[in-house]
Amino acid sequence: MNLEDIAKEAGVSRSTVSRVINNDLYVSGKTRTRVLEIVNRLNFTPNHAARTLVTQRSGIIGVVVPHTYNVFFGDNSYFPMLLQGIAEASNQHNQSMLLWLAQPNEDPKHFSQRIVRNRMYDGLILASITDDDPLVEQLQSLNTTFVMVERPLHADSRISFVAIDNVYGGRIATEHLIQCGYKRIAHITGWLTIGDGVDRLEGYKQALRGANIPINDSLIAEARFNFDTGYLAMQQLLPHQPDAVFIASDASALGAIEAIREVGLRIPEDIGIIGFDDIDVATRHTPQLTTVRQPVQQKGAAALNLLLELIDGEGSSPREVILPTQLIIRGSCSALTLHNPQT
Amino acid sequence: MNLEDIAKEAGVSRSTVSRVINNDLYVSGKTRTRVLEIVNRLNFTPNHAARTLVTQRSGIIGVVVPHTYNVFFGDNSYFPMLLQGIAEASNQHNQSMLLWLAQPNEDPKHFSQRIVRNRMYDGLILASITDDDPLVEQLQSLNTTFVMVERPLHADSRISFVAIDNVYGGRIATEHLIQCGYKRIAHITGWLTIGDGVDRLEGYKQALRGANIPINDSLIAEARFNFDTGYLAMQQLLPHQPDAVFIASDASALGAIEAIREVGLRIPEDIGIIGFDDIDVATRHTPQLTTVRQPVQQKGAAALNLLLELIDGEGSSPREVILPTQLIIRGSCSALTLHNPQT
DNA sequence: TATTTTTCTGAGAGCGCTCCCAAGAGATGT
DNA sequence: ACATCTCTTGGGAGCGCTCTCAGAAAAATA
Repeated sequence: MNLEDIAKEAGVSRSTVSRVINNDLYVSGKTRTRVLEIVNRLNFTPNHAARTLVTQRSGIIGVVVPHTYNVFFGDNSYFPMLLQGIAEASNQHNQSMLLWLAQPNEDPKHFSQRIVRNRMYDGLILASITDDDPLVEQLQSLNTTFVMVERPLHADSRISFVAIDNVYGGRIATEHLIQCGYKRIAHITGWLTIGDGVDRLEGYKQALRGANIPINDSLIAEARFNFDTGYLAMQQLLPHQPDAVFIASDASALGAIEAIREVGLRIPEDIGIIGFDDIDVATRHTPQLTTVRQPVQQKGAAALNLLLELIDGEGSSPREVILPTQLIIRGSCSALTLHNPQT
Repeated sequence: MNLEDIAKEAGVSRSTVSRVINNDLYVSGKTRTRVLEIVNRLNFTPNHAARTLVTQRSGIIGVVVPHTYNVFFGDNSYFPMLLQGIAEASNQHNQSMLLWLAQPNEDPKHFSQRIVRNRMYDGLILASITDDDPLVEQLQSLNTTFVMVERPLHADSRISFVAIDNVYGGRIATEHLIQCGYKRIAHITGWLTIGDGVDRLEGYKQALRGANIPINDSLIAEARFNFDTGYLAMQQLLPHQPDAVFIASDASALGAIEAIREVGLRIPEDIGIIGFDDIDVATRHTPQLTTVRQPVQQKGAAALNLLLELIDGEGSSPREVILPTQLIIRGSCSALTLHNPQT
């Protein structure tokens, strides 16, 4: 069933049916209702491929998730929430969402080839892509429209992105620990090839400097936003006897908590913990996790909106969208107890 | 850049370039290599819309996830894993994956309209769709090819699906509890509008009957595969003093464990627990969760493969694929202790 | 060499849509 | 009455590809 069939049925031309469907002005009231009636009765939907072919717009946006193994599974609900945010916005704008998940151990070159070859999208959203990923460069050379979720590490002014103020988030988290009276404040980082990780570390350092506390490298351990690396990082920190830890993601925080429990220390009495993200599980632990909340769904939605703006307004210059974070105080660190009574 | 451009460059016709690209026989060796060289050099990719228009195949398969709020977020990694499985298989078959996530509180009719209207897919995979969802009927009346992940509740022999043997899974779980010596074995169900939930309950009942244990309705509480409902269901069960619970999903099991801890009972000494799914977090609790493992990723891959078969072989009849489950014994139930010493 | 078979290539139609252009139908003004 | 404007409609071209058909070239057979 195509435009021609509807046209025949309504006794008008193909062009007129097309006008009705696309809400063109200049269709008389009665033709419009007559055509519309037939379209609805026959349940007609215009052929997507044909329309795409002539308009050069597919209404498809692609979402690229490069490190599924680390971040998509298990302990981390960040990506599902991001997807939900993107899905909601694309629904509002009548866009469809094409999803690429990297395969475990897939070569980044191969992965980016798959995406670049596809070309059925009008634009792409790149989620948490590492700095050395070949995809970004390829997309730029092909003039493909894309936005990143997270700040690109090598500040490239041509790249549009949406992010949160990670430096600020890291700072308020650490400052809160300082205000609580903790003295030996450690940090478990995020993935340091991603802006989020680098910036939260920077925030941690700024807070310490602001309070004239020397930065102690043995109190900084690297992780990668997930449970296992958080667990290992905490084991690495424990011999240096921190009395508090700011951890760059809740998932890692859960891993760290596990490590702390195993050596029999109490939270928050012996060690205070602040996470980052405010994922669901954060409230399910006893004590509940104090954390920095970031608006993940809004981040997804903002990314989509930004992308559509770029697609529509051809010449528009690159843009940055920064969303706010918020400290959520729960039970995993505490000002009530006086820590380390003897200075 | 299109076929014609490549053709001009290579001094051949559009048709010949098309043949080369589609790996047609009947192209001489030298023309083939010459064309291929140019295609690669210019980085040419054929226009997807044009190709779709004539072949009537888009190479897009749609994945429908109707209850995101309950199952996609937070405590449940089932869907991310399913997606990963589908993504892997579609990658192998050069298919793209279009994703629909229902919006929180979205009317099912509206949701199914969105999907039905879209039509840019060759077929659909429906994940955990409830029985009363209007989508199934609409798709059937439109002759859209689709497969379900999970057994459809109202056995409709026209529907193809991939599932696991949930009855068997529920039975072996319950039988294990019986063998461990537990006497008052309760069950927290899954969502009972989904085949998985109904069948696991049936497996539980079969095991009890097989052991001549009367089925006690006050030892059965309903949940919906997630943490919160598991928690509530357990609170409902506790007054009836079960000494073991088979729970239809690990996510619910974690909720149940929380409820058990709150009243100060020990696992597995006071209450034995068996979950279902074997999600990542199952190993992160102390004690680790004994559970029934289901091959979620393979399920996704199987669904995609089945779907492609149906799309290709027009006349082929509906098919069912059943994947195996496996009891994973860990620490949350135990045969070592003798439970309820006095019969 | 003549004839059949096989391999290779190009031309043309058509997939279903949008968009431009031209022209008819009314309405309005001179 | 005619010219001029706006509203409304239809026709044609073309988006970039595939696929069938027919014919040319090469290879195999008689």
